[in-house]
Amino acid sequence: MDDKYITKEVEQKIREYWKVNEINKFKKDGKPIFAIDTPPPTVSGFLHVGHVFSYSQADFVARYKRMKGYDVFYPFGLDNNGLPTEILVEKKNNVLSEKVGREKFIELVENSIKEYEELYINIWKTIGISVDWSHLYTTISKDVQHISQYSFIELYKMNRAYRKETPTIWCTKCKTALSQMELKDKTLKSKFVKVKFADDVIIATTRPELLPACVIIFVNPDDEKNAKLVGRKVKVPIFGQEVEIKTDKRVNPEKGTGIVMSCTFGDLTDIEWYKAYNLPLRVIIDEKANMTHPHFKDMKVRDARKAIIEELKEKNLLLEEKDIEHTVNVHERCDTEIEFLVKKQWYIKYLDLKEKLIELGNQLNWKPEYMKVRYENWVNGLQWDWSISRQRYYGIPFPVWYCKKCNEPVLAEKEDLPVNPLNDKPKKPCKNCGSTEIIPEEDVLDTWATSSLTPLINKKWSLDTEIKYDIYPMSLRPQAHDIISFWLFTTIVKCYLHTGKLPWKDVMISGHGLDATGKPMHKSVGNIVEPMPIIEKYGADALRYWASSSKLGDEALFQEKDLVTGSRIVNKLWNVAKFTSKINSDTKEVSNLLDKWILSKLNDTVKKATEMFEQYNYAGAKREIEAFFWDVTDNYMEYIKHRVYNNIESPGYVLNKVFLSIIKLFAPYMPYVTEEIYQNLYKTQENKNSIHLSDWPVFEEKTFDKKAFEDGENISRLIKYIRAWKHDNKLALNAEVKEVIIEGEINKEYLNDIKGVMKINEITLGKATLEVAETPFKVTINV
RNA sequence: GGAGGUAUAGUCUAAUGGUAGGACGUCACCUUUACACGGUGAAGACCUGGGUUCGAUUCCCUGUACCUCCACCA
Repeated sequence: MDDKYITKEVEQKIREYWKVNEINKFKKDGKPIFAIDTPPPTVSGFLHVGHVFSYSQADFVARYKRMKGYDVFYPFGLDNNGLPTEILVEKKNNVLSEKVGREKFIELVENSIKEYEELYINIWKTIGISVDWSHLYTTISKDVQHISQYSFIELYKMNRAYRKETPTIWCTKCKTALSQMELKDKTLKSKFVKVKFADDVIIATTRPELLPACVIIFVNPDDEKNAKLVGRKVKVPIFGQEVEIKTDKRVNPEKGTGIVMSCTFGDLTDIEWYKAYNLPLRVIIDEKANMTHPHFKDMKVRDARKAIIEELKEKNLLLEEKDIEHTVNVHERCDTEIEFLVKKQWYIKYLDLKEKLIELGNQLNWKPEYMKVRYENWVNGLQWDWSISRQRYYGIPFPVWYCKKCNEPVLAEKEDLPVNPLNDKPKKPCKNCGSTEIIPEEDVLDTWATSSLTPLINKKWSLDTEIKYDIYPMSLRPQAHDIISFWLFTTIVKCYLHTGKLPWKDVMISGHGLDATGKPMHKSVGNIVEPMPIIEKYGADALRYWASSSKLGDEALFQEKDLVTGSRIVNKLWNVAKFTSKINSDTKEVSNLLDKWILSKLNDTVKKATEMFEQYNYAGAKREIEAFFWDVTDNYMEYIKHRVYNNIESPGYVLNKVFLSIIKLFAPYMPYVTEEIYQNLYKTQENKNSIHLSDWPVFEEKTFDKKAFEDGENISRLIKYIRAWKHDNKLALNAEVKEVIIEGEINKEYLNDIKGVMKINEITLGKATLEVAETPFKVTINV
């Protein structure tokens, strides 16, 4: 064995070995299948160690299950069907998607992000994620387009997908409809003005430019001071339309004057009111944030606001003008304030399924369990059906045209998928009126409408190549907690609608890897830690070690010192391997009590670690394994040295057995160093190609000796006590001691070991003075 | 505003109804034939207030701080 373990060289070599020997291949060999629904990372141009954090955690489980004898189906996806990728490609090629056209742009994406995909895949491979790369998908690929469109057609046929003209959250910069999920808060400076509608009807608003769209006025039903207004009609200043004053509990009587005007549409509440009271629609803003009302000819929304404030002032209708900072919803990508427009949109109907969805959530095995509440809160809070139309150029198109004559949707035939309605034509005329004149749907599907299908994408559902093996429902969905309400939820919805089943048995919810100060890593914040330089310096095993130290669901701060700990263990493992390899291990008989002690302790560790791993508690398992490992190196190995050097009762067999188990237990976390040691020391005897295909250690009744386990702990404490005594008395650890007197019941078989380990000339049993804590012993030491 | 989570040494963390284990850092000692990316030892911590209890860091309540998700933001 080499004297030094050079991380970089070994890891590269091992990686190549795994590839050639197809260690991670889904074998379809009849063993029970463990299928993992890996999250497809968004291709946005960069990855950070936070990504490594959560993917490593899933890989610990994958590797554990493989060693437990499962045929692990571990596919991978890349999400390139979304705004981040679109922006990346636009920047890189200096084009705009809408100028290029959909089909061409998709092609451009597929071509120009190859290098990023390779970069990504290279990082995952370097980290040692044990994915079977022959099952790679990308979400904009033809196959996935096929699956996604197929899903839409199915949903349409079961009356789950419907099209309706409704108010939509709209980004006037990106010129697309958004879902609530794509919004974030932003604090902006604005004017809060009080406008006089009548002497006793004063309305405070931040959006006076919406006065022409005012359709109704509300006060709170419990608001006594404004109760007298209810039922009255007032004229809107300047614009003159008459509106009624009604009550609604959504009004906060404490805010402003307690009187609210509802305009179609200023905010989400306006939309709720519009729906609840069937209000008239007055659209005065267009898709590009231009005012369409003649009063504000050619003005942008912001300019109109200034103009109307001036006009109200002139006409003495403005009672108060206050500068405020308030939070508004903006599009998370471009920071533009959103508006509400009325558009025809496709929806998926699911409000009627709430109860069923809760029930499905209960059937799912949540790790950690408390994450389930977030799902339940989300489902209980659902108010609208799922809007799946996006007015973007880039994305998976709806497989739909509309009949020019009767407006009836004309769906694509399944055998023609995927289709692009902008270029393709339906094979059949309109079912309703027989016309062949059609208008293509221009919208694309929301990316969640596609990524919610990953379990079915993995199965290649609806394709000729559909996997016939039993991988659905899948065994495990690993994902982070921030997207429980999107990805996890939408996947349950869609997979339930398509298959009538939950998509997986277990979910494992990870936290985030944060920067050293506890902030999420963002390119814009500039706190990204890239994985490759870290791996270069400390090795992939050390980085994975960091990911293993925080328990499932918890966030972890990234601090470089944590990698020092990991690389120390790697180094230690290597050195133990060197020591172990030199010791004669011919004798298979175990007679020494300290040998029995360490074997029993190993059994105990195996039992605990396995139980924890079964519960996805990789962090707890690692702690057990690590504690045992350090006990072996700091103590057991010191205890046996005198036997090794003097060639008595060789502990080689036991040490090898213990060490082989240790590297197996560590293998899911640190796959490289454990593999390298395995190849050097144990491959031949075990006759397995890789440690990752070897068997996970099991608890052995026959080598577990409870008495030796407990006695050994006491002897170990006794030795450590003498060690500390030597230190306190300024003696070297290998200094000779004339005599040690031990008081307390002790098996004489231990005496030779104690003498040998501590270089004691004579041990006598009898009255002693120094109490050894947590043991039945007292000792007296004479130098 | 609602829901959930977290609060332990300088830092990161673990366990526990009887005052707490580990890692990094710090200090002291040791050049002991696997390892100075080493060994041995030392110093150093349970957010506030209340309750249950013989006894709470641990259980319950309250407050505070931080994090996450959701809602609101006229």
